[in-house]
Amino acid sequence: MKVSELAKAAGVTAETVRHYTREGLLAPTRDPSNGYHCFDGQDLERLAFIQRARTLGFSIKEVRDILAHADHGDSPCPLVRDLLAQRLPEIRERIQELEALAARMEEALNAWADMPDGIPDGHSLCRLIESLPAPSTDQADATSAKEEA
Amino acid sequence: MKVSELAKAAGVTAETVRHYTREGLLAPTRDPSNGYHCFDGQDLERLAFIQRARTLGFSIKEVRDILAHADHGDSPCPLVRDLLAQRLPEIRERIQELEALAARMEEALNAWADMPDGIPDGHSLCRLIESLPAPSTDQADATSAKEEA
DNA sequence: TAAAACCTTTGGGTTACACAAAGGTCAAGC
DNA sequence: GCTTGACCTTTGTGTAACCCAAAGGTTTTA
Repeated sequence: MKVSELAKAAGVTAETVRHYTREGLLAPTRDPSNGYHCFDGQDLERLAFIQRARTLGFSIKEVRDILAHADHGDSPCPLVRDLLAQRLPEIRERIQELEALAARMEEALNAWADMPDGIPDGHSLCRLIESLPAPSTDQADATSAKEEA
Repeated sequence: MKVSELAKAAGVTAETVRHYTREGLLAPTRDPSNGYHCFDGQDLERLAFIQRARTLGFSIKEVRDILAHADHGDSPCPLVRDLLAQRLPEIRERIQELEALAARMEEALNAWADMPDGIPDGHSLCRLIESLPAPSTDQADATSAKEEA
């Protein structure tokens, strides 16, 4: 199988297959005549395995470690179990953060229903945002300031 | 105020202040004698504003746009309201995804209670992971495969 | 006056790919 | 036989919001 054939069979993009290959999760042979990557059924199974692991929230690095254990003949199960047990509370915390964020957003939208648009006057940039509680200037408080897209 | 003075006053790192300056959210003057950045009380207010905006989930780019509106004399309020209304359902969706992830992780941990560690045998890498539902190979399904740390 | 503490800019690292460029390969039709 | 289009290769860039290190100038302090 060539890159896009494997990709199609697994339902991912060819770029993803190349990425996993670059990262060492897949180790295809080469067709000596043209330098193309060659994948077989085992690679397809391996890719399906990677996808399942990803749905459990494992990072590429973690999956690489898991595969390395297995390739080395060791059971990766204890590692997987540990990672999972460790990650679960982190995910829960993340959910709490996002719920708090959603609550703040909702509150803000509601509060705004009663507030007129303000023209910036050098003191006020946007009343809505300025009406929020002041971010703590406490060094020790870093629990609420992490966000992404 | 110098960089770390402003940083301390606002409860962020000096690196963050420099980052916002590089990104154009803050526009300090320069001390001609040594080239140091000089911030004043307005900059501190502005930084507090940025922090509040960040707690609402706005990206640096969005904050820059909001500030640009205000600096230009236009009310950023409608923009802020739109961004907020648009982002809220996205956050909700993200929460659902993470809850589904947490559920999968829990299910996996529970299922494992009844499963022995397997030694990789060339067919099975990790029974737990392989016992998961197969990731859909359907191109049109991209709803569950997005994750981060 | 020398070290400690802080400033500057530049550049690299983090995640999991997506995308573009430049150039070789291959199957199909004319 | 040749063009065309689809696919392959590697390399490098971009994404978000910083963190950290290096190299070198400045200011403060002991």
